[in-house]
Amino acid sequence: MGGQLDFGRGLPAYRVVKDRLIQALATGHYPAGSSLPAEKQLAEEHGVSIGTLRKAVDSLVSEGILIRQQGKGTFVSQHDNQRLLYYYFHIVPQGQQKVRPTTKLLRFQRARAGEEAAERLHISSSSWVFRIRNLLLIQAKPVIVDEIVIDAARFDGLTARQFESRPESIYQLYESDFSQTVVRASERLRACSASEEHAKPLDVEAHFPLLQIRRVAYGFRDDPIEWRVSYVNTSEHEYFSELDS
Amino acid sequence: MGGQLDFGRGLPAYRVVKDRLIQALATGHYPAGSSLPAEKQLAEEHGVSIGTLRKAVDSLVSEGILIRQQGKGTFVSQHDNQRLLYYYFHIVPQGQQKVRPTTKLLRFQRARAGEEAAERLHISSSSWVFRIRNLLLIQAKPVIVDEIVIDAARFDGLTARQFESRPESIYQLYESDFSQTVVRASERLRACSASEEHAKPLDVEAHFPLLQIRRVAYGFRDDPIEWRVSYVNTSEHEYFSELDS
DNA sequence: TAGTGGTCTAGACCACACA
DNA sequence: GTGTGGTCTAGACCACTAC
Repeated sequence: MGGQLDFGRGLPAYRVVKDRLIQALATGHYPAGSSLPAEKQLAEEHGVSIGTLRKAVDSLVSEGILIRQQGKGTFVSQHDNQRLLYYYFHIVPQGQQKVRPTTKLLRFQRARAGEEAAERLHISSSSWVFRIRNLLLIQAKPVIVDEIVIDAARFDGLTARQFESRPESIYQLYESDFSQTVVRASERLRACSASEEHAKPLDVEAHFPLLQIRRVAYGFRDDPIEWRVSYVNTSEHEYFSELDS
Repeated sequence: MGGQLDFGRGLPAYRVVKDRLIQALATGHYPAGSSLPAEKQLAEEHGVSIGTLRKAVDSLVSEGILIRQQGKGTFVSQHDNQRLLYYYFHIVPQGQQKVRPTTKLLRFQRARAGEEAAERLHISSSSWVFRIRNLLLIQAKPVIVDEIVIDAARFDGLTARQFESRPESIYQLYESDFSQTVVRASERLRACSASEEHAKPLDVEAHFPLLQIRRVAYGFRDDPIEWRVSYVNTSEHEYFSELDS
């Protein structure tokens, strides 16, 4: 067939195929880490040519959702440490490369969302959430305090113990234990004065200038998964950002 | 022909074509704003099929170097205001969209590079540079002080008057008057205390927490074009960052 | 050797811009 | 209508992986 539109509302075929693949990913049809069928077979399944199928997969690969390995197959991207460190952790030692941080749980509580978190997470302000305070140390120095808020309904049954004994990273925990896969995030940064509450764990004086990062992390369907406010001591570390394209 | 390798050292054809296009762009063969030949013709010129040619162009489009317009042609990206605002200006009013800033030149001088600028710009520390201090106002409020350093050899003959009477943006000036096209940048952010020097133009008290942004801007060939340190009052504005892919 | 993704072709038709 | 980019096909062969 030539230019068939049996598909959707005028969408090109590769877009339709891409949306179907996202659908399959979001519903757990292809779990994180699993491999997709071969491209030839996928093309047949969706009734498109291999070139068109590849265009759909190309797009998901460029978004970091799928990973192709020549000779082996196409895999659903996992939140392995390398990947996480690369995409979602932008704090580096002054002029150096990235280093993996260690963490210490400072607080874990179940509470009402409140105004700001509710807005960010698209839930009502009276919804239950988990509020987690986490200290990150880089090369044994306290550098970041994270204030994390997640919807209790999405992370039903999460406990402090489970949180502390997570494999490595928090997003890995979200994925492996709750099927919540973070695929993108948006951050807003400001400079602020350290409050007593944050100065202490960071081992700085009150009113010391800190970098504040307010992040929303989103899933496959652009649904907000996590709201996080980080306070960073940037005296020996910095936030690194590439402005491409 | 099938899998011809008359091209380069084992590089795929679309990569070879892409490199040739970059070469042509860097040497001014296709000036900023001009249109490229039609894809069919380009494909013939480079001896590849239209699909392969498109793959090369796709890549340059995704990097923001070329812009396609269906029915009209493919154009060399200009540093028009929209584009600049979008890619290289990440300061937004609290929770709002981007707004175009106005500027005021505070200082313009010719000086020696010094250690840090020399390292960033890949020149010797005794090289001549222009040091420019620029104030940016958003909705009439002073928000950013930029300290800009550029290699005097690259921007031979630049004058304060020329700088002040630039079309709109600084990168547009670089491009139109000196054929220096910025295609990407990397930034490092920290929180700091306002010095007297920066507190005054920003209309804040000394030691007020400011966001410091240290940026290197690069050209087609990954050559550093500009070194810039910005100081931002983030009490009513913030730095916005998308973590995709 | 068999199976996977990576590259490439030589067309075709569609959607859009402009005269 | 002519010319442009946008999409799509139905194969082919190459490079890599694993057995």
